[in-house]
Amino acid sequence: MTDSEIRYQSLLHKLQQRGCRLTSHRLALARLLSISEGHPNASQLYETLRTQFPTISLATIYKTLTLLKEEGEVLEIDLHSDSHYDGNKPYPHPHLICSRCGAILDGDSVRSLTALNQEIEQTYGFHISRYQLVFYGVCQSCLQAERSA
Amino acid sequence: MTDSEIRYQSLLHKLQQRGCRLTSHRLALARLLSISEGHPNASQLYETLRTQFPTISLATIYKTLTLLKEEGEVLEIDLHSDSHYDGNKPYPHPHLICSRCGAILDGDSVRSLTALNQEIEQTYGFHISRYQLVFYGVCQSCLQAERSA
DNA sequence: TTCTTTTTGGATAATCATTCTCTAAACATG
DNA sequence: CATGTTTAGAGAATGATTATCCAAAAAGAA
Repeated sequence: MTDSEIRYQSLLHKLQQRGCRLTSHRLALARLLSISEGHPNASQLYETLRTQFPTISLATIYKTLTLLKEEGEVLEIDLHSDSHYDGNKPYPHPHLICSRCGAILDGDSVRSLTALNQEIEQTYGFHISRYQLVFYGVCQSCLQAERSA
Repeated sequence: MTDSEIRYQSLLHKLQQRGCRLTSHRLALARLLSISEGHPNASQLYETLRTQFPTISLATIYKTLTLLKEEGEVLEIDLHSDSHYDGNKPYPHPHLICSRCGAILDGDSVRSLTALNQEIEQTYGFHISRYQLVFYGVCQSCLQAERSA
């Protein structure tokens, strides 16, 4: 079973557990989220699904995304009035946004994040429950393209 | 000269340098930003100023905030469709948001942040230009109030 | 199966923060 | 003082997101 297949089953399971109806629209959205490599926003998901399901509405996208968020199966990345969604890594992790190409890259696998969390908890007596870390700059491939140009 | 006085002069200087007119509305906003301990949003700034300047409009607040942002004198904290502004520490720094009392606390003075930035640059070959780090949880005073209750 | 009851999905309408536009006022210059 | 030019600011517009409400689907009774 592929990773995306595992994610898909996990999304379906949570929706089922919650007693939600598994309509074709919801199945298609869950599938799309689980295979998406990037971090689509609601409009992008809508436009993609609309080719196959012309009657689907944006509200359905938002409602299902909210359900999946509440179940902890989707992470919302809250950017300036344009939320993007991660259905593959639904836990908090840093994101790197390239100002050149617009890519949203995952920044998990940075070990020093643990130290930062600990220092904040100790220094400020603050109990962290979740976080959103966004770094803006230029990604590796854009830097390389620049150098070779 | 107090810290807030220094900040006020700095805001005025940048507006002047840019060739902006120093209207009473703008002066009042610059003053308010420089003395604000917390992190007000546009509406809060508007409501505060409206008592003294009944004719001021929200658009003026937004426009002047944009000017000051561009001059690097104000930092925008981009939360879920509700931006807050910091006129005292206009450089990127972590913020701690308390889910209980809603306070937005400054998380500057964490040393391990440098290590995190370096690790991201090295691990992903990503050139960071700015960042927004927001930690959600419970602040020290709310934790203490909870314990003593 | 068929009718009734109840819940849930989804299309449209509404909302709200933010931005755009356009008029009028302020400043500089002759 | 008059004239031209720039900019402030009020109200209209925008666009992402959310709320409402109708219809369709499931469940249960006969």
